[in-house]
Amino acid sequence: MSVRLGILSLLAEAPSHGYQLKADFEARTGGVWTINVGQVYTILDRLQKDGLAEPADRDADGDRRPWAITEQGRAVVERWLTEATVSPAPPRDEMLIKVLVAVGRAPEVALAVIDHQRTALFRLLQEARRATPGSADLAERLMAEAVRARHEADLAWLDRCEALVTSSPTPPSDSRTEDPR
Amino acid sequence: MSVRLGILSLLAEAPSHGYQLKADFEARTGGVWTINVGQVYTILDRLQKDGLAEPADRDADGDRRPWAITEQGRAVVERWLTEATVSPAPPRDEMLIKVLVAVGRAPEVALAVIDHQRTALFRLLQEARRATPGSADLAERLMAEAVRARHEADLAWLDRCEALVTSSPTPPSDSRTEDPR
DNA sequence: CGACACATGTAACACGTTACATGATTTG
DNA sequence: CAAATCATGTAACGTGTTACATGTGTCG
Repeated sequence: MSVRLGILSLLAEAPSHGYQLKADFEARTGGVWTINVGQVYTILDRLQKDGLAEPADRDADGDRRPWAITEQGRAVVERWLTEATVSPAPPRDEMLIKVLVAVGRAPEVALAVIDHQRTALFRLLQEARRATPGSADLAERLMAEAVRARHEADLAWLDRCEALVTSSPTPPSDSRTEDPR
Repeated sequence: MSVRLGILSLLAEAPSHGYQLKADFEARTGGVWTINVGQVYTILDRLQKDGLAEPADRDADGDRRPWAITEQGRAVVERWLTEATVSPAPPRDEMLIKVLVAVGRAPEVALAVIDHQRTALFRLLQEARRATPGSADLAERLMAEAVRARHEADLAWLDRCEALVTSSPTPPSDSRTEDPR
């Protein structure tokens, strides 16, 4: 859904065509979130089907196929940008799932998983800090900072997990914790 | 993918059946990430197809259909828990996409979007802090803290966005508005 | 010429969501 | 008895991924 709305939002700025929209989308996200070109064409078809975009006049173009946003589409973008993205349940996250599932096991397992995760995350964070020498364009910098901020938050959370798992009243072998075999 | 592995990981602890696995998965994630039961049955079928799970002996059960993990499945879980989840590109996030796309527009637009987002996030954070009175089980607490940590990180990032957008050399009407060709 | 960027599309597949259908058991 | 919970499944749909097919233009 987010890619679709991102594309539509770009169309709200100016008419464009598939290949260009892909490039623009990736530029806006600092080159971090690439998309398959094919998907853009699919999205454009669906946007048309939903009355949010339509083929635009192809002035003096080559083999490009320009698209424009419709009034309805403009309204959708307007709403999207105005209303904040806040779900009660945050998007599912693989790392959280992994750690939380592991925490349900024996403490040693949980602690090992937490430690692996933390080590890897820490390495990532170091790389992230080393990169972005203040250079680059706005999008790249913002994306880099977002990633950094999340990594730091996740690291702090992992520490917290470790603390709680270690100090918890050790629910040792209840119900289905002990694995047979 | 994460749900599938979460389910498989639960199966690695003990044989179980669809309905139970759904409940366990949700319990592990503090009740925050619910899944449709139907999906669990689909996942189980696919796991069997891939040789990671298999129907288990139905000892003295009613109409329940127990599943067990296979050796191969156990290896997969082992790998999943051991290798950290660290992708160079973090999962696509709607809020980030929205803000980054908006930042490509005129500063007023970007600032408005940032502000809406921040207000909403702040409210969420307050609720999150008010909840979890230290009570509840481990999973619930950890999940609540993860959510809180992410919200705080996102809020800090939004401030950073605002600062950079405000202080940036105002690329006022360029970007992709012109570029004919 | 050959490689690469530009440009558009299709097909197959995986994952997730919502909704629906069906039935047994438990409990107020 | 009626309602809720337990339990299993299917169908339709939306979104995203990978891979493939095809063709033009440019540049070394």
